[in-house]
Amino acid sequence: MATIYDVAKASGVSAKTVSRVLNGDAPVGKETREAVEAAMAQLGYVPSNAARMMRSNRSGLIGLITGAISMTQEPTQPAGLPELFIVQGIQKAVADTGMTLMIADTGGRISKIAPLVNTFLRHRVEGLIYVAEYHQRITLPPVPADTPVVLANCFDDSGTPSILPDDRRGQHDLVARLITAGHRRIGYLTLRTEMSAGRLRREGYAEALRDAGVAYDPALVESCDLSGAEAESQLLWDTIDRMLALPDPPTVLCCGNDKMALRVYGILRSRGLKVPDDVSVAGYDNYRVIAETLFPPLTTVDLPYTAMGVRAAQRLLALISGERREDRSPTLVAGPVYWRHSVTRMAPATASQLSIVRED
Amino acid sequence: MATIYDVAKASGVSAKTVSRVLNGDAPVGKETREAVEAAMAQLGYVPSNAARMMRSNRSGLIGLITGAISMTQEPTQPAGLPELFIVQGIQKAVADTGMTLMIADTGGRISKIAPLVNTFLRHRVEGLIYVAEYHQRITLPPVPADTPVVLANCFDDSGTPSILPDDRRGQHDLVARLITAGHRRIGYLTLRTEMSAGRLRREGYAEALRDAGVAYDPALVESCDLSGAEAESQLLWDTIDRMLALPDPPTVLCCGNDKMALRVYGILRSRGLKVPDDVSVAGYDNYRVIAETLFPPLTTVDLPYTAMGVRAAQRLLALISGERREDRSPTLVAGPVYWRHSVTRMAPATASQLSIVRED
DNA sequence: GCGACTTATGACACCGATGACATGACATCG
DNA sequence: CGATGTCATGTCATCGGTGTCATAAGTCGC
Repeated sequence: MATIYDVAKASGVSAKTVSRVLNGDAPVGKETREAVEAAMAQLGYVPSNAARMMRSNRSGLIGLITGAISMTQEPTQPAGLPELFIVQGIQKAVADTGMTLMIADTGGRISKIAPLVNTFLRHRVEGLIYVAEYHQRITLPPVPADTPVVLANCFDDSGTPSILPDDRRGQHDLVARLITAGHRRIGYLTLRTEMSAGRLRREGYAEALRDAGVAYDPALVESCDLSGAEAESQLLWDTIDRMLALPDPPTVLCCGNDKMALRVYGILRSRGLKVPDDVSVAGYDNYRVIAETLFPPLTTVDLPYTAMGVRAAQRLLALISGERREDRSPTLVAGPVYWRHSVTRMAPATASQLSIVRED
Repeated sequence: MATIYDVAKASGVSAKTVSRVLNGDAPVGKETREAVEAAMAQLGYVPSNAARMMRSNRSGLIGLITGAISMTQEPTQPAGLPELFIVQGIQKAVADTGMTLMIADTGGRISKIAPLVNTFLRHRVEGLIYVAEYHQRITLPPVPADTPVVLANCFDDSGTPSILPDDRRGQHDLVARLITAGHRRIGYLTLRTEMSAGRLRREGYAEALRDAGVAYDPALVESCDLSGAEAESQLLWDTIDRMLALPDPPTVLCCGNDKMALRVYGILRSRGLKVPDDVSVAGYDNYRVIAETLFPPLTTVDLPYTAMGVRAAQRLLALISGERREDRSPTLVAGPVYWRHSVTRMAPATASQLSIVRED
């Protein structure tokens, strides 16, 4: 592979002048530049980042580690997809800065995180982002203090800057919208509360009821999240049975996520109930393959993965340029409610008191 | 950041000895080694890949470029997911070799491919893999002859080694299974034939009929793939109407992919038809979020993305170690049929003549 | 007990860029 | 017109490791 000296010799100038043509950091005569550029093209010269880095000590690299499938127990989970969107957000934000994003995949094994961090450090990345597959607590191996780290879709105990989806606010906004649409009996088929998302969304549900002065009825809230597909369908069936048999049954079923909503559609159809005429259904995640493909399309809450990625990258870039901030609290990013046709309006909607709302 | 000289000074040996401890390429006395290791740990020493590479001229890097969302028109497409699995297969195969996989995402813009290739070349990657989001023809920017390239899930006109899903064989195997199960009137709601997958799968369908001596009826084959969700549902509805009104209607509907099958489930249910008792349904992709979540679970053909990734990596590694082979034809990887409950057996199954078959 | 090996270590040049500094040729200005 | 500044270019050292070669001490076989 051609070196800068080959180019220098071929164009009859010094290596330093070639370097100047490459970097444009000092004026070079027009003829000289053209000669050098011709030589570079002719030799197929590609400068070596390694050599450049040794001198300038700036790698221009940002390391990104994703957990991909690692934490997924359920094979039917939309594994990896959220991460992909976060990664794209990061990519988008990093692209313009001239830095290069190096992505490493753990291939599902947590044990690979430490070696990957190490590899990145050997490459002298200027910053690191760790992206988790779903909202969770994690622990990262130690990293030198002068290499900034940002966590996306996860958090740790040592106050590392992190970007998280605002699950509480998302569920709150959705339920508030349901109430505005006239619903008062709101069934909630929840995720397990061991998951951060499950706990926070449940809090958001309760808060929205409280804010609107609607009574919280424990009979309307049930955890329906099991790992086995069969088991979950059975549990959902029974739970829906029980809720619809109540003296004052729910007019809408909020599901822990869109995948659960997909199952609920099937169950309701099998019982001869129409969505939304007989029962309304809402999801969470705005997992588009499901939400837009179902008929009727599903009302749900968007998880703003791309936006989170952008924020994560921005935060990291700020840290790299030396910004130190006091604020150690995570950055929460709320996603909009997507109001589709799976929920009836039971009363004329009043002017919405919600800030982020979108229809399509 | 500490250098090898800092470690050498701290442990009272020469830099070269530290280098030997790092690489284990020459015997080092036990006491010396321990002193060096202690110094490295104490200083938090991380060797610089850049410096190492300058001398040894081996980067240990493999570059991976993915198109992610780039080619996707339909937002509801399971975009990026196939690629992710391919990437994981590649990761798996590369991980054991001690090489590091650098992944770069185009962020959806084809125009970014060339700069990314260039970035990789500056890092002196020892090989490049390009992964496309769906089976298609592509054109890659020129790469020096001494850097091997492998294409995954795509191919080009210049005979670059490529790894492709065997769409023809997959559809063939599925249809053959349907015939074995007693079906003779097999409706086929196809993808557009502009897509490689659409064309090849259609050929596989026709071949399977021919092999079994079942007549090909054009009235049973219809392209139902439109970009708009509403438009596609409408088209599907009409097509299904027409097929079911035939004097000899299909007993099974083969769908171009699992997403289409999801829609077909909804349409059949709305018409009061039960799957599979009234009509059987089959998909393609084994897109598990859909195939396993639907009720009844969907019979479909697996797209062996992980396996393709593994093959792509193996092929690249072979090229890196200097193997030159005559064979310029693409490597085809077939996925198994997943036989679930969306298809009835209309006759006692005879011993299957198919090679790759799985049930779950 | 002596040459032939093996082990353990160091000295030094070198990989391919760039930063610091120097130099010569012009242009500008008071 | 000489001092000063800008442009265009070159020289040389240097970044942090590793390859090559040299060297000293210990081990082995006959």
